[in-house]
Amino acid sequence: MNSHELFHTLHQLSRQLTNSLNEALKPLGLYGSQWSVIFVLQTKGSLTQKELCDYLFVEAPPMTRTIQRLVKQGYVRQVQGKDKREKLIQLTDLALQLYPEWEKTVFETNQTLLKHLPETSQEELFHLQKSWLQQLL
Amino acid sequence: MNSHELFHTLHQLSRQLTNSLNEALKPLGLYGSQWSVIFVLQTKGSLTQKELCDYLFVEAPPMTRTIQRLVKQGYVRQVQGKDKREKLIQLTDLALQLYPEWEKTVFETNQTLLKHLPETSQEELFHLQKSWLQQLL
DNA sequence: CCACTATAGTTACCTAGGTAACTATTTTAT
DNA sequence: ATAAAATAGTTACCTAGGTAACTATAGTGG
Repeated sequence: MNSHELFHTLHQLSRQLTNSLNEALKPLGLYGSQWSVIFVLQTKGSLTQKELCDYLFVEAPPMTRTIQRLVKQGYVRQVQGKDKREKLIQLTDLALQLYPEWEKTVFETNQTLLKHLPETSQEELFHLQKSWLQQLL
Repeated sequence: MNSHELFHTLHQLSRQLTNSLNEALKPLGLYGSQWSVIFVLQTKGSLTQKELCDYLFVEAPPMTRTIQRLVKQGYVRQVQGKDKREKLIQLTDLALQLYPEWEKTVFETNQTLLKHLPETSQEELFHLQKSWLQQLL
């Protein structure tokens, strides 16, 4: 193996998975980046945009864009914090109501994508990726 | 582990690696997508745009864009094929002359990124990614 | 207190990659 | 032989994510 192949394969894999997720979310009117924000908000509760950026390792400008789309769709609210620079982002009742269906769709898509990868391989892959990523950050 | 984490980690990893590569290529005036095309052309020789797309699993429109930038920089030539719909893409002498430096930069960047990941882990990771990817395609 | 610096978020603009719609050729079927 | 279908590439436009430059607020040192 040479390093080119390793990087190339990882890149391909990431793209294929992203495309599959977006395809699955399309009928729900959501994009992958929106889902990632919704998922974090649902599991961690209200967060500021900065906290969302830090958690998802995304720069502020794309986060602004994603959140503005979510606001427009009525899935998220921006509330000014005590620190007036901050905006607290929280899911709306509409989003909480639709969440179970979204979660189900994403989960089933993930399961389909993982179908032919044995569970031990999934664990191994996750472990390797995570330790590599942590070394890079 | 849940599937969300696996997908999330892979996505992050892919982004970090892409960003590092782009940063390393910046002083050379190249982008990652351009490098991937140059690398394929150098190892496989002249290819049509379609063949490049198939090999890199990229759709035709982004390939057109990347190639047009490479043409503008003088690193690549488009030659009409016997089938007049096709365009054969080939590296110019300028590109062949600069290639060793580009290759060295990319290789060293890759090595730095892989520095703390043991070689057995690299092999394992590559194997897992490749078999998963092949199941998906 | 006030000037300076740091931080949160936005805007503008860049590359990467996707789909849809189009043009120009080539192949196929009648 | 020609009409219809398939294919290669381009154009326009979408999301994802990056940097640089900006605004507005919050802290800090003199």
